[in-house]
Formats: sequence, C-alpha cells, structure tokens
Amino acid sequence: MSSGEMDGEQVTIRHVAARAGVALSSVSRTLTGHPDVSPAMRQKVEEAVEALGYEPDLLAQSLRSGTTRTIGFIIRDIANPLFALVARACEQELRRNGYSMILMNSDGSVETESKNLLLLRRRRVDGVIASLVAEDSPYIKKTILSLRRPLVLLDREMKDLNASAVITDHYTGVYDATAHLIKMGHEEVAFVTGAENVYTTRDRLRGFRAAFQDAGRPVPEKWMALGGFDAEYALIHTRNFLAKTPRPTALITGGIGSTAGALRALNELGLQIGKDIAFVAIDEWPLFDVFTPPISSVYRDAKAMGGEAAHLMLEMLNGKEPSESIIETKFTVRTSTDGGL
Amino acid sequence: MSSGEMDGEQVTIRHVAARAGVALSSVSRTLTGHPDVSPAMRQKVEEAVEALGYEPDLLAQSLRSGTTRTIGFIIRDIANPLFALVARACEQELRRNGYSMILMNSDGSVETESKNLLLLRRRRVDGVIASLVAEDSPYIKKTILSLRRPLVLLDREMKDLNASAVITDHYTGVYDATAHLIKMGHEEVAFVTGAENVYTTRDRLRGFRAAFQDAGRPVPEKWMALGGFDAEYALIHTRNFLAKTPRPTALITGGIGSTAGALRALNELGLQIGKDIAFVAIDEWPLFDVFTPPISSVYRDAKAMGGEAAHLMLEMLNGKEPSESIIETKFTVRTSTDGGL
DNA sequence: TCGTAAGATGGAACCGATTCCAGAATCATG
DNA sequence: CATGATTCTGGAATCGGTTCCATCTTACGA
Repeated sequence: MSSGEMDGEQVTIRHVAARAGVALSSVSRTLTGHPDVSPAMRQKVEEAVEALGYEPDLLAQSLRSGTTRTIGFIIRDIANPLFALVARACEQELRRNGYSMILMNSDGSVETESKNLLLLRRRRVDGVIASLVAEDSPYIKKTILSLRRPLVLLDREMKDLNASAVITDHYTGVYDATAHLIKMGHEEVAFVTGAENVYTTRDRLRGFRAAFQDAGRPVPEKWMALGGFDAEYALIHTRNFLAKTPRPTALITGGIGSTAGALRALNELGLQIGKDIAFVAIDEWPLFDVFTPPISSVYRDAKAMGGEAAHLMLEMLNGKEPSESIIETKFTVRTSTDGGL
Repeated sequence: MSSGEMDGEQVTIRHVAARAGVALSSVSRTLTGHPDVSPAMRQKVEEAVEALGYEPDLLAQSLRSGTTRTIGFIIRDIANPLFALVARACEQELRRNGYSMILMNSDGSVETESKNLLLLRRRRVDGVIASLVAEDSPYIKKTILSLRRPLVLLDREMKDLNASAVITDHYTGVYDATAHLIKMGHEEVAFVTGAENVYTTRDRLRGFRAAFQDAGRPVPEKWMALGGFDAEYALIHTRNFLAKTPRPTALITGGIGSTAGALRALNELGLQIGKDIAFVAIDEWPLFDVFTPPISSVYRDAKAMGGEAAHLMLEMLNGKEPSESIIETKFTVRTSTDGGL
C-alpha cells in the first residue's frame, strides 16, 4: 500500500520503527540522509517505509525545524489578469523548488492586508511576496517590520525594510507612449490611473511629464485622475473628462482596472478608439491583440515578474542579501492611437 | 509591544506562563475559553499576553489538534479569468470563516495534479477544492480516495468519491445558443472545445446535439473539435475548419482558452465575427461587453461558483454529508451572432 | 595487546501548543 | 466540625517528527 494511512490511522515514524525493529531516531536519520547509517539499517527502514506507505508529516517537521516551506502571496485581486499571470509564474517556480504558496487577496484594503500579514506570521510562512495597497501606511510598515521574514515587494518602493523588490521600469514605456501621442499632435492627453502612494503611479507619471517637458509642451495637469486602480473610479472620471468641452483628444489608462473602466465609459459615450479618440493602455489585457481596433499598449512581462519574485525569495531564503530586479516595459503602437484630432 | 517576538525569539506560551506566574496549562485554558478559569487567573494571563504580545503558533496548534484550517485549491491555470474569479470568491469566503487557501496550478497535467494532491495530504490540509484535469484517470481516482479529506469538485462528475460538487448547468445555455443559431438559418455550426473526459464538455455537447435534434436537423458532427481547452488547440482547429470549402457559417467555442484561440484564428484569417461568421462564446472574458462587435455568450456566475465551493467545503467540515450545488447558465444574444450566411 | 578513534545505534529532550488527570482550595451541608 | 461536592490549578502526556548525547562495536595503529 502507499496511502500513508492504515485503518484510518496515520502511519507515523513510530510504526515504521516498530516494524523495522529499530529505534525511531534511526528511522529519522535514515530518511533525512544522515551519514551515520549502515546499509543494513537503510534496508530495514526502507522496507518498512515501503510496506507501510509511510510519508513524513510536514506539520511535525515544520514545528521541529522551524521552516514550513510555505510562502505567503498577497495581492489586491487575483482576478486582475496581470496579477493572475504573476501568481501563476510565481507559484510554478516556488513549487519547482519545494515551496507551496498561500494566496490571499487584500481586496484593496489596508486593513485586510494587515490582517493577512499577521495571519501569515502566525502560520509561520518562510517568506512573503506582496503587492501592497499603499506605501505610505505607517501601520503596514510596522506590521511588515514585525514579520521578521524575507519579503519581496512587487512594484513598491519602501526603504528601511530590508526587502527585495521586483521593480518595473514604467518610465520608459509611458514616456515612449506619451511622446508618440505628442508627435501625433495631441496636447490634451488625459491620464487615468491609481494614486501616487504607490511607486507604479509615480514612475508612470514621471514618464508622462518628462515626455511633455522634453517636447517643450505644457503638462496637461487638469486631465489627470489619480485616485484608484479600480474600474469604477476610471469609469466615473473618464466619463467626466469626456463630457467637458473642449475634451481631451487622447487618453492613457494606467493599469488593468483603469483600462476596463475607461473602455466602458468610451463605449457608453459611443466614442470609438482609434477614430474619435486616441487611446493607450498601460498593461495588457489578454486578447488585446484581437480587439477591434487593436489597442496600443505599454507592455510588461508578467510571467517574468512572477518568476523573478520567486527567484528573489529563494535567494533570500538561502541567506543572500535583498536585491532588486528590474522589469522592462515596451510601448507597442497599434491602431487605437490613430485619430482623435 | 505586540510583535509576537522579543529579542528575535518567538514568544511562547511558556513565556506567558512564567510572566503571569502560573502553569502553562492554565494559560492555554484561559486562551481557549475553557470554563474552569477564575477571574483572577484570566486577568493575570491577559496582562501577560498583552505585555509580551503573545500570539499562539498555528503550527503547534495544528499538530496537536489535527486540523490546519487550510484548504487546498487545485486548478488547471489561475491565469484563466474564469478560474481567477472562482478562486477569488472562494478565498474570500474561506478567509471569512478562518481558513486559508493553498493555491496550486496543475498546468493541465494529470501527473502534476496528482503530485499536488499528495503534497496537500502531507501538509494535512483540512479539505481540497479541485477542478480536475480529467475524470477518467484511475490514478487520480486512487489518489483522491487516499486523501480521506472533504473534497469539493468544480464541474466534475465522479462517483464513489463521497465528494461535494459545484455543477454548472451547461446544457441550458448551450441549447439556447445553438437553437438561436439554427433559428437564424445556420446548419453548419462548428463546435470547438475540450475533451469529453470532463463533465463540462459532455453537458455542453448534450445541449448542442439536443438543439439540432429538436429542430429536426442533422447534428454537424464533422465540425466538432473536442481535443483540449487550451488556446493553441482551438487556434489550430478553427483555422483548419475555416480553410475548408464549404466552411461552417457559425462557430461556438467552449471555454475561455478555446475562445481566445478561435478569436486569434479568425483574426488571422481576416474574418469578422457578426458579419463573415456568427460566433458564440461559452464563458465570458472580461471586457466582452466592450468588444466590437459585442460577443454573444453563454454566461455563468464565476463568483457564485467560488462562493458555493467554499460553502460546500465548510458544510462538509462541519460534518454534513456531501451535496451538490447547481450553477445556472444564460445565453445572451449580442451582435456577434449576426451574419455568416 | 591495548588505547583510541570512528561508526552505528538507542534513548531522551525538544519544537509549542492542548487536554487529561489528580490534587488543592473553597464552599455548602448535615 | 467533619464530610462531600465543586471549582480551580499544576503536572504530565501527547501530537509526529529531528537532533543531541551517551553507549556499544569494531577497526586500526603503536
């Protein structure tokens, strides 16, 4: 048998020891690969293990060893396609290295996020990978400091935390996208995205502003809505901007949720992208390539982000110092950036 | 302090007992709400807990109590938007009830799935929620039987497993969609989706065939591609079907991945849905509502699926018998089903 | 041949909690 | 005041492993 149970009772190391007629410490040594084990002992133990279908209890091992081979993963929302890709790549890489992933959604709430962090600590996870809701919450900062475990941040800048980070170079992609719009003749470019209390927004904004400044044009500050990554926020503010006269001739949305909301608003108003208004999305939805018209976008490799996050975590677990990993972005012109003027 | 640690050392129940000047068993009783605790004792213990910032170790509690308050969640691919919605709703509901979720992707492989199941058993999860790759693998069946823990299946029919299940009524939605196409005059309707070794496909196929039979028309068996849920498979077979002469005048894709692949094939071939070919997607991608043209679809509530899965799991954990929960589907006509004739 | 080191093995402590059991303290009752 | 019942508390066993330490063999060199 190989079920790990007999008569509904779990097979423990004691059963194995009894069956093999040896001490339970010898069984443990044999299975953990201790050097002081004779061939005869090894054989007896392996036979008993095989016969009983024994497999060590990870819980008991964790308690003793102090390591759970479990990583906590906290994001705003797993249903966000970008995060889902990150989570998948990350889980695969962790699994390949013998770790499991506990997934928690923060639902965009600092309070939930904080509760989740504390729960992960009580569960004694070996490390935490997180895309935090905000960088400026002192409460979160305190909670994180009390974690005392390796931490990898996704697209967040926080000092004095001793954390690794996967950082996206949003600047380049957004700069290129904005420069393209300016070159096409747009001056009134709207920008709808999340708040400035996360690195993501700040870096994008930097690229946006720099493109205008380098072109010697005024930055259209009045067309900025930097309040939230959720679709609802983008829906309301896009609708609002486009109701004005004159209205923006181009629109950039930052993040998956913002893009969804903005597209709904445009749809509602009957405005066609690539014709009535030029449109750039930062971060791609799946199927962007088959949208009509195809949507110009600032792309980043979510799979690489997940893989890098896992990689940085594994390095820290091996005692290395925290470090950073940069993810590139690339602006791709499709036809949604035509028209609008 | 409230960090749960002092001097880098974890605060244990022993520290609390020492500080309060009582036995550690008394501390435990106080914290677990045992009735035999005097007010004086309660006060002393609570003071010490507060002062030391003690929080019980879930690992140790689990070992002793035999329950981890952890649920394993296995799906093919978390980056599938439908599964992501299911996972989110499920995690939220489990969390609300004090459970955490370990996420594992099976990557569509029976072998990975099986390894994951065994790993979850070793981790002593209290239950497993899974969308299995196949129903007909005897190996998986054996593995599942050896789990001996509550199991909730997503859209799968497996007997003798003592499992609960969230079952989608695909039949109704697909029947309505097919009937609509037939009414519009289509006879050569192609159907691209996954294999028949999962309930999902079988139930959809039943609806598809019944609609033709009820209309007194022959079922277009030659336009069926039932080989896989992945986009690659759908891309190849859609391309293949549409290269023939005469070609199908309408297309139904079953599942998120199939829809993505088919849309890419149509795009490649320069065929416009709603004009050159009538198109129905089973399961919705996000943003389907703002696609041009809007895509007719068979919808099901993924959030409800996740919530129900968690609900059924919680019921089983409370000792209830396994049961089933049915999720409805609804065909919505949009404009992608126009044209094609 | 003896002393010593190396190789194996068993016993016991330990990880951090819960819970059973026995005994002490308190109280009511005859 | 003695007795029995009740309430509370501490000690020890337990969950299932790992690892330290002591002991016993065996082998080897002087």
